[in-house]
Amino acid sequence: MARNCRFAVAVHVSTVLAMNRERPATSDWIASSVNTNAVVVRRILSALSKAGLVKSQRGIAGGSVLAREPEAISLLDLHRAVDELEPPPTHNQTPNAACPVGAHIVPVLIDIISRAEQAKEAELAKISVADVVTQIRARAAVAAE
Amino acid sequence: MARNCRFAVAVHVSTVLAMNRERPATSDWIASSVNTNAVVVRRILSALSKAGLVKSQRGIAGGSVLAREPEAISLLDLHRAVDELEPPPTHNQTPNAACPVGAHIVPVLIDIISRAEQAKEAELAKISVADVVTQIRARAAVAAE
DNA sequence: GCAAATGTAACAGTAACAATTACCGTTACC
DNA sequence: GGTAACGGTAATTGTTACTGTTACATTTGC
Repeated sequence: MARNCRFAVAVHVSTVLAMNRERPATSDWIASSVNTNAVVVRRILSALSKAGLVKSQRGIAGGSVLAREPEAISLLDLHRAVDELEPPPTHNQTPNAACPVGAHIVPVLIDIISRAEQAKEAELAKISVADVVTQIRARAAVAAE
Repeated sequence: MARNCRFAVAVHVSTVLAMNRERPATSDWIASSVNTNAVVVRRILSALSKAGLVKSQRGIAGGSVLAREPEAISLLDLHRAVDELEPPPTHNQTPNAACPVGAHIVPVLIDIISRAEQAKEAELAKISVADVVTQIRARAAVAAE
């Protein structure tokens, strides 16, 4: 299966937009940086637009721009925008209720997995698109030496 | 696709083993609690066995038992045993190196995703199989009122 | 030997995903 | 008004990961 790279593409797209704020970027142009199809980029942009993170303009001379300052967009915002909330991955079949474990484990598991997922999200919330731009610029500067 | 429920099954299996330590549990019996096929359970048990978390015995009167005290098995142990370490989900195609973002974003993304994943694992490390047993027993006691 | 158990390979069915094609709606410019 | 350059989206395809299942070899105790 093609791996889920929506979050990675969302970060990439947002970073490109953050580093090119003087004019709207076209999906074709962004796609050439990501090295994928323009429709894939437009799907991501569509999700980001619905979340209010970018603004897109149709028509000639159209394109997309960030809707907020890069400092005000966290990677958690991006994650939530492109990976819709899915239920915690527990049993596919409901367990045997006649067994004490089967009868009660699902809510316990949901609680545990949710807590772990929140820890992950808290980490993503600490990082902004501006931080990513800073890191990219630092690496580019090192590479240019 | 059938969702990945290996971690959930691993927790379920380990909890059943922790609550029935007087005799080895057969995969058939565990499967009836999980409500799945015995082979699915044996696949999980095989992974747990390779990680040294359970011991299985072939032949008549065989079955599986925990290899350690339930207090000494964390959910992170289970997670690592059944969900082999996969690379962080970044781009499928390598991005365009001619673009500064494309040239440097992958290691930045890997760093970010790894850190977020570590936060999640740290949360799982806090919980032991014995804790799950305690929670199951508490819920069973409430349900019995 | 036989019965009961694990271990594992092989296969089918299913679902998720990226990538792609095609087409529609929108907008600026001539 | 026509046209070209855009975004938006539905539909399709190919691929992959996963569970669930069958089948069979292996092991073990009686």
